[in-house]
Amino acid sequence: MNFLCEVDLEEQCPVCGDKVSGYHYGVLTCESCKGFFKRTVQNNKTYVCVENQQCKIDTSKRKRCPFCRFQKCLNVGMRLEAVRADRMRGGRNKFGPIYKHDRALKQQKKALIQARRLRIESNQKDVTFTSNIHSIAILHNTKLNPNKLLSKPCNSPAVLQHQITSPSNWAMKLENCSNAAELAAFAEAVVGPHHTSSRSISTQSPRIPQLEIEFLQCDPRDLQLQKNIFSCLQQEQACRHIEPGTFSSVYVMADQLLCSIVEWARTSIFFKELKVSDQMKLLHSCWSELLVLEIISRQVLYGTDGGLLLITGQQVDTEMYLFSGTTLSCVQVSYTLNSFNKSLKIVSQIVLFLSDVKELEEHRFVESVQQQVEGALLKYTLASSSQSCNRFTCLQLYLSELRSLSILAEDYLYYKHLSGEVPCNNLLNEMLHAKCCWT
DNA sequence: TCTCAAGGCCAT
DNA sequence: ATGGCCTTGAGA
Repeated sequence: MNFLCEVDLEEQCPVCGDKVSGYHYGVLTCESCKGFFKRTVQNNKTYVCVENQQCKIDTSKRKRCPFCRFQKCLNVGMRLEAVRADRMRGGRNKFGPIYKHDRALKQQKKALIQARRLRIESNQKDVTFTSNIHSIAILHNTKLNPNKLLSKPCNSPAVLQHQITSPSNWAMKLENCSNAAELAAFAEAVVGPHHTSSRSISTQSPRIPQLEIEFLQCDPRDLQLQKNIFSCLQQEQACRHIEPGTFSSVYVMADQLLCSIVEWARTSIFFKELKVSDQMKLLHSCWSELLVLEIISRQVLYGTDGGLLLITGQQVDTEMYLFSGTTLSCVQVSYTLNSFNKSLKIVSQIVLFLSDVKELEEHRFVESVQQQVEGALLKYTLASSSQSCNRFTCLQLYLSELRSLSILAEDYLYYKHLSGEVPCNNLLNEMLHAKCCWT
């Protein structure tokens, strides 16, 4: 295999498209945009656009309009506060965990592409190989067309079986999955059957209703998140040999869910305006609530009696060990939150900003956001229901319930973290480690 | 000790 | 003013 052929894998600067030289001020950028951003901020420069403030910025045109270039720097997420006022050199900044995880995700993507190359090279060998691993039974029972998962059509059960169960094929299939249904079927091969309460893999396991699949398909971010989860699970299974359906695989899902929550927060209105130190404080304070809320949201939208539907399309029975005793309460709370399903993103904003965090640098701003977000939710409930005041009060009561649930979940995860039963190098561990340092 | 994201320098 | 390369230094 040619490992030298890395050019197409190189990241492009999101500002001008030049070659990336590393993380600069919060984003992977090229050396010239790094320098440009630094000079602009350090020297407090102001620019004017002579066009309509929509100049195209690329390597050849980046010098033409510094105004639009700087706007683009800000738009892609470069941080003003990462330019040091005291001009101190060296050292590390406070973006640490976010950079680290972002890098890990990019590494996974690279690994996927390399695995795909490997797969292409050994293509002929693979299709003639036969084995008797159990997942074939699941795929034969599925209403979904398993051929959709594959790089090319194939009718032989033995060949199909190998293509589904061979780790060397996972990356390729994952790359080829273009909708939730394909991912859901792939999930069963990688993670195990969707009724994970049963340790043995059932040949009669019930399918996910088509309507739920359609719902899951609605949000492209869900699809990307599912891909990330399967990619991580694949890596964990290859490197650490974790078993499908174990706590470790659930932990990987929770970690990826947490990453998507952090990503949502980083780009969400108000929160993105905060200094990174304040963002970190708020996230450290409420990440577990947001995680539980995310799981509940999914339950509200797609769940069925007696179980939690995970983003992978798997259903976890309430007696399952997901978050120990918290799961049952999750289901109960989810039904109560049912009437708020469309306002759950506003609820997330409340959770994010109502955290009881002391010593925020921009506490006044956060207080004003708290009022605005609560106001928005009240307006929403007023517009959507005649008994909105009751619902609003009700929701606030359940937020405290959510807090209790998240504390239980966090304690359980922390216990697992301390006992070393969880995968390493992930954001969830960082959060739990921070808890360990702060308490 | 090593890493890597800061700031600095200087030819263009 | 730009951008490639160098130096620095906290944290892993």
